Formats: sequence, C-alpha cells, structure tokens
Amino acid sequence: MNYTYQYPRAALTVDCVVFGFDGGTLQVLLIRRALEPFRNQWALPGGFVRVDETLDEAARRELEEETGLKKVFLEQLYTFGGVTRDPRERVVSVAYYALVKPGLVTGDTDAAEAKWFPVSDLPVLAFDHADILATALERLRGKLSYQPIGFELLPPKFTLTQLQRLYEAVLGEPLDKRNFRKKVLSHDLLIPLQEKHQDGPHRPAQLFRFDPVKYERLKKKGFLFEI
Amino acid sequence: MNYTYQYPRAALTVDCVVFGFDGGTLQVLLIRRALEPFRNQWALPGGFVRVDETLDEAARRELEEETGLKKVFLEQLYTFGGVTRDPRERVVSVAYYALVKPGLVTGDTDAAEAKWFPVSDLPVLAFDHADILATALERLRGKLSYQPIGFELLPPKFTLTQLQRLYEAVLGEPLDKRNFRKKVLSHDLLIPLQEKHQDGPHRPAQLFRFDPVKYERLKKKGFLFEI
DNA sequence: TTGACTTCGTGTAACATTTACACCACAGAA
DNA sequence: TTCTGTGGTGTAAATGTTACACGAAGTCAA
Repeated sequence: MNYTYQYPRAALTVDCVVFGFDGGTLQVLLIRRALEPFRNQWALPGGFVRVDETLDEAARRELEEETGLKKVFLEQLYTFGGVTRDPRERVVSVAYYALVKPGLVTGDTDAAEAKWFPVSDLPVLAFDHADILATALERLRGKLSYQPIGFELLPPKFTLTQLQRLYEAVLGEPLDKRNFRKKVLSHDLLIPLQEKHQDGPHRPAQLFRFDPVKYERLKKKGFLFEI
Repeated sequence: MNYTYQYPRAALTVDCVVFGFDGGTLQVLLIRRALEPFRNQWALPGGFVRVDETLDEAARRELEEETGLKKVFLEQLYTFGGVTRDPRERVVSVAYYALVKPGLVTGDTDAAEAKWFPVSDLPVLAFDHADILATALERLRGKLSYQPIGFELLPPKFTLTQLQRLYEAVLGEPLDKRNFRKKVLSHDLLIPLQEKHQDGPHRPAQLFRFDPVKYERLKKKGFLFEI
C-alpha cells in the first residue's frame, strides 16, 4: 500500500542515547547496523516513528525492540533536522536520552548486536550520531547538577560512594567526599536502609535508596535540587 | 505533482513562540489564523517545513513570512508529537522560541494579523499552542537565570533599571536594586556608554550595551553567567 | 531662584553557603 | 594481632548572599 501527499515529506525517526554506569565509567549503548547505509557501523538505537504513536512511544518501542530495555528514564533531547544527515533522503530525527540501571541490557537481540562503549572511547558513528551523542552528554552533565536523575543510573540500593563515583564520572572531576555527602544528604531524598553493602576486606557501607515520593512533593513546592 | 511513500508520514511543522518586552510586561506575538482549522483563532506563527531546508531555516522563514521579523535570537525548544494535536492529520511540530528587541514587528503582514499579548493575559489558542507557550515560558525563565539572553529583549542601549524590570517581568518577582546591579556588573559583560538616558524630570540614567565578544570569550573558558 | 518631585546610584554588616582538610571505625586477609 | 583498604565524620576560614536608606542629578512649576 502506498501513501500520497501533495508536497514531499521528510521521514521522521527517533534516536536514543542510552547511558549506563559500570561503577567507574559512563557508558553508551550502541547498535551495530545490519543494513545499509552505514552497514556494520555503530549507531544509536532508533527507527521510524509510526503515524499512530507519539514520539515518546516511538522512542520506547524502538528501545525495547533493539535493546530489550523497558521502563527506563527517557527524556526528549533535541530534534536534528540537517538536510543531508541521511544519505538516502530527508530524515528528521527526534533524539532522546535514556538512563538505565546496571544489568538490564539483555545483550544482543534479534538481528542487532548491542554493545556498551565508554563515552571516552567511542567508535566512529553512523549518520550525525556523534553530534547527537555530544549533545546528550552535555545535557546529562547539566541536568545531573540540578535534578536528581543520577539515581536512574544506579541500582535501587546504592552507597554514597557509588553515587559519588557516578557524579565524578559524568562531571569528569573529583569531588570532596565529606562535602559531597553533606550536600546529598541535606536534600533529605535518600533513605538509609537497614542493610550494608559488603564488598571486600574493609568496613561495609551504608545502603540508601532514593525517595521519589518525597522528591515529587518537594518539586511541587518549587524545590531545586543542586549538587 | 504528488509524492508517494511506502508508509504513511506525519507532516512536519515549526512553531515559534516570540517573546517581546514593552518595558513592563513580557509579551508574546500571536497570529490570527486566516484558514481552517481554528479559523480566526489566535495561534503561534509557524508553518510546514520544506524538504530542502533545515528546521532552523524553516523557523526563520516562517517567522519572517508571518511577522516580518528577521535576525532575531532563535532557539529550538521542544518537539510536540501528540497524535491528535492537529484535527486534520498527524502533524509533528518542532517548536522554537524567539527573543526580539522592541519596535521590530512591522505590525500586520500579508494576509495574517499579528498582535502582541501580555503573557499574563492570553487569548484561547489554536491546537496545543497553549502547551507550547507554557513550555517556552518555563524555558525562558530558567534560561534567563544562567545565560545572558535578556539583552535580546532590550534595545542595544539600555539602562540597568530597564534590565531589572525585564528580569522582574520574566521571573515574576521584585529584585533588590543594589544587589541586582552588583551582580550584573560583576560579570563585566556590560559596557557603560558615554550617553545618558533622559526620560522625565529626574536624574538621567547611565546607558550600557552588552558585550557579546567578551561573552563568547568567557563562555569558552567554561564561565557561567548567573543572576 | 527656589523648592518639590522623581529616578539614579551607591556601601556595609549580618547571615548563609561553600570550601578545604585528617583521622578513627570497621571489616577481611595474612 | 597486625595490616590493608574503604567507610564515615566536623570545623574553621573564605566566600557569597541578603537586607537595607539616603544623597545626587535632573525637570518643572511657583
């Protein structure tokens, strides 16, 4: 079946920059393209937007189809509309970024090969995906400092040191331990658990979890998270 | 001539939220629609993206066609992709916001009637344009506090009081005169001119202009404007 | 010319926030 | 028991933010 319009139309896609954290390095999930163009090159997961789904729905669907990821933190990033960004025809892409907790990616799926890369050591990317990724990284850095989204990259239970490592990896600079803990705890958004995290021949660390309910309450009162 | 595709495609538009400042109130430029749907209702200026122009180009072109505005500050805002946001068919709109200096709008153009409305007293808007406008306002408020874009809404030469009125109008709260001046001047981005601004039976005010060159230099060094 | 009126332009002290920094606690391994 | 390695904590100095009031410099009218 064919669809005919009076004027030429751009194709519309979504692309997702999926961030993950392995405890030390910020990572991005890439897909090896099975088809032309840019066959066998690495690219962001993504695909065409269907005419009966919203952009958010399209991003979630593609993410699940290509990486198996579900129920992740997902937010629109920017829309890339360069005229020649796809060699085949005009394609406008609405880019999203996603934050996923460790150990959720099923590894390879269906046809596509999915793999994590450290943001500091990326392969050559298809299309203008390097631009998209750079934009996403910039956004993540900015956002991390004034919204409590870092928890989306950690397991549900985490230690303050893990959280600090994450901030250091994203921001690219070391942070003072005592000041970091003071600031994070001052927001009163972390709930200390009864459990400890044991991880080697040393004192075990207190585990915390993020309190999303309290955060929503505070947010409505015009509260500003900052770190 | 017709264009045929294998799958149905959404139409792609740009819409612009144009902000202006009249010295006391933040305003938005709206167009009265000449055509169905929403005929005779107020709407954001905008229109279809051509297949051979970038999104930015489309936004600038539509802005000029519908309001006569050229060379304004323009930045992408968000892409709205609700499935039913246009009653005719699927239309995805990339929204932009623009900041214009006073006295640039030529008034009505061609077919369309263009008019400024205070953001605090808006008419009913076509489509989901009220959502778009709310998003733009939120973004403007946020951005004003950490990037020196306020100057885009003032004439090239302005007084500190004018600048303060602008910040107060956008942020919706009064600011302390001495602290405001201290902070603004501390960034060293305003150049005092030899001229004074005379505006009534009282002491004339020092005029300043923004120094974009210095700003670019500072920005590259990782400088953060804040107010 | 004088005085009334209006906005312009300025400094400081109290307070709050941010920074820099070092040592004991607690666990496992040898 | 000692060694090793991370976890957890407080304080003083410096910096930044807030609150606040009055003389200066013009116009206008009497």
